[in-house]
Amino acid sequence: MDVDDERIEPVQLRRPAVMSDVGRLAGVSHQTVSRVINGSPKVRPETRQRVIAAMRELGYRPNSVARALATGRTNTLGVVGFDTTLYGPASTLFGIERAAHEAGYFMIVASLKALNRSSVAYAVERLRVQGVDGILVIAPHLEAAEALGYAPIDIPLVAVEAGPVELVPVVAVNQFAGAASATRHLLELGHQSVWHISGPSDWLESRERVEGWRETLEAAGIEPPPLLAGDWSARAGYEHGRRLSRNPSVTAIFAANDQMALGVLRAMHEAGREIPTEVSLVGFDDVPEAPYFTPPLTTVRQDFIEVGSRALRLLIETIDAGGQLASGSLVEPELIVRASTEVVRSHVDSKEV
Amino acid sequence: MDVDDERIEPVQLRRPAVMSDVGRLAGVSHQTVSRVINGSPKVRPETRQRVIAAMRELGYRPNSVARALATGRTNTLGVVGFDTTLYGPASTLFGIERAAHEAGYFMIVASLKALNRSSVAYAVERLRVQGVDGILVIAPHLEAAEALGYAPIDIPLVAVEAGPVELVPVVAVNQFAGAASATRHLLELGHQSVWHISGPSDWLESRERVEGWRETLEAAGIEPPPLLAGDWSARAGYEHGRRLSRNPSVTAIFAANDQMALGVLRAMHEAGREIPTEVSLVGFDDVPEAPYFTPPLTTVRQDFIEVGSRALRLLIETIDAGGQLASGSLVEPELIVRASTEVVRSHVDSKEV
DNA sequence: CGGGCAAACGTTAGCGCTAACATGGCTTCA
DNA sequence: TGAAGCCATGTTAGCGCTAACGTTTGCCCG
Repeated sequence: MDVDDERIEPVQLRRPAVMSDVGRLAGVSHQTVSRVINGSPKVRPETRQRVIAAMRELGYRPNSVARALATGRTNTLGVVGFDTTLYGPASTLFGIERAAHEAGYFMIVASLKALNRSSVAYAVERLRVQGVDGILVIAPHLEAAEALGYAPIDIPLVAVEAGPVELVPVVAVNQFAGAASATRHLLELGHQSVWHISGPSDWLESRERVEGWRETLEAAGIEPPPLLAGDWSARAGYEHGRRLSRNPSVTAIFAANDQMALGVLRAMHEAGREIPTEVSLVGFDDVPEAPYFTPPLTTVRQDFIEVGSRALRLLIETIDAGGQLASGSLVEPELIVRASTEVVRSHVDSKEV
Repeated sequence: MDVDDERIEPVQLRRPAVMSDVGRLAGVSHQTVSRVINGSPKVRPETRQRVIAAMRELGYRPNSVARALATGRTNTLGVVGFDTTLYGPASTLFGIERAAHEAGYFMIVASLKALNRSSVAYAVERLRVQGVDGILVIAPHLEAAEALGYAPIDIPLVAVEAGPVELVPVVAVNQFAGAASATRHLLELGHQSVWHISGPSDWLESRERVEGWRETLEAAGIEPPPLLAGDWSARAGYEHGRRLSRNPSVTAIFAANDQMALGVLRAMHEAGREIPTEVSLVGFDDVPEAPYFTPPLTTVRQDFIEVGSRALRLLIETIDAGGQLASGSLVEPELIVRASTEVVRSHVDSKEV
């Protein structure tokens, strides 16, 4: 039992190799190994080579948990999201992950069961305890956004798609502008008025789209028709669409998302009212299928990927700066004109057909 | 400088409270605090109460990084996924997160940039280094699935939606059965043959759907028509649909997903061929919008949430058992009959219209 | 030629927790 | 009444890493 401690010959140790194993094999201290890993310039090139060779030989992998304990940083970000099955949130999440990876961070996802204050607070707390370096909250809901006002201030936090919230920087799409451009587009085609099927009233996106629609009509001196409240689902679009199809004065509809627009499309088709010749329709989101609706849907494109990556960059800046400072930003949407909108025909014309 | 170390009066310390702070305030050792946190029965109720009160007073949060270093477990799972923007993967991810949360785990997502062997290997390695306790790979792609054969065997790993792979347990939807039931449904409606628009040939799901379709036709003594290769996109469905619309012998089409079915729908509508009276159409997936297509789409529902949660449970069993042992399972899909399929009319009948 | 000063490394002391063992006080029962 | 034994706790030693400081070279220059 003389050199029991020095049996370094079996290259493959039982347990995974740690830093000191590498150091021993390379004939240096574990600290030098650490320096090599962290790219310190204070290592002679030949030493560096020896260490790298030893790491390779032992199949060494740095233990990031130990590193996190020593440095106090986990290189991990938390994302709080609601229904990540929907196209919008899913794309945003995707954009975040891409950007996080590029920035050297990992992304932990925490889905919400419900959109209320305590649920958001719980998710944020959960992520905090897990040790994330920062948190991104995708909070399109009114109450969820409010919860951020009470969020802990000792961890960097950026909100995505939340309305203007105090104390927390927000990255979002300019919903108002999107809705306004959709409405303006319909008015420019000669429609006397534009009906709007909205999302749920407690969603911020929904509210701002309503405002964009309403103010655009009012600016044109048009009294907005009654608001039709939906819930983002194709079903809601279908139900409202059926009712609208019986109203011959309706010639232009702006649905607050593409799913509801799809429902309208079907209702109109069933009622024998042709789109776009009799009724023009605009959606919102520009889901990948929108060009293949019957007819292809005019809609407002939101660049979710951009929103996600911009929010992530903002969060990382906040982390690097060691606290809150950055202010949010707005991503501009883009009207995509397809075949579901058309210059309005006079009442007489459409009767002739 | 007598009691410099004992100034425990300021309840809010500068730095976050740690276990020994709690212990000091409660008059116990840090280890007893640890016992309380971990629910050890060997703590007197009154002591437990004191400790809990102290934790609350100090706003103590356990440091999970330190715990992970000491225990060797992070309570974190890694998920490797490809295009998580699509409905299927997004739903699977959602199901995984839900189940992970319930089981007390966090979910780290690593998206793939490309579907090839090295990309999968890289993502798995990345997650391993980050210290996850297990990995879930959503690998619907042939090469990606093959990469799992070379995956590290020293970390629990379960594949989702991968074809039969050796060495790795797989949870997937029974694609073959789904395609077979779709095809059988069309045959039972009296169609002489069924055309199939498939997904990309290097996707496992796509291959199995093709097999289900082909074998069902052959079992019925029908020579399968030429396979139409698509790429999951509505565009591909549209292109093939246009071609099929010019072929009057086509009365039944099975599209490998709902997006492509949507494209077919549009192509047929443009060509003036009515669905379902002239052509019956079946999709695959049952996306939420499928009931609101024009007409509502008959399709094969996949329970992605179930796939995700089942895969997760399997992974956790594997972790708890300390290694590979479990075998995978198949989730059965369900044919949802809607208005896009109809009993075939004789050639004469359809000419009469 | 010796003192000073970097460069290149080694040593030590934590990060905050858990696991394993040690200890003291109290019960239990021959 | 004392030895055995158990309950509730304390003590100690890591987990694998980094930060901070200490030490050894070698070289330059007055």
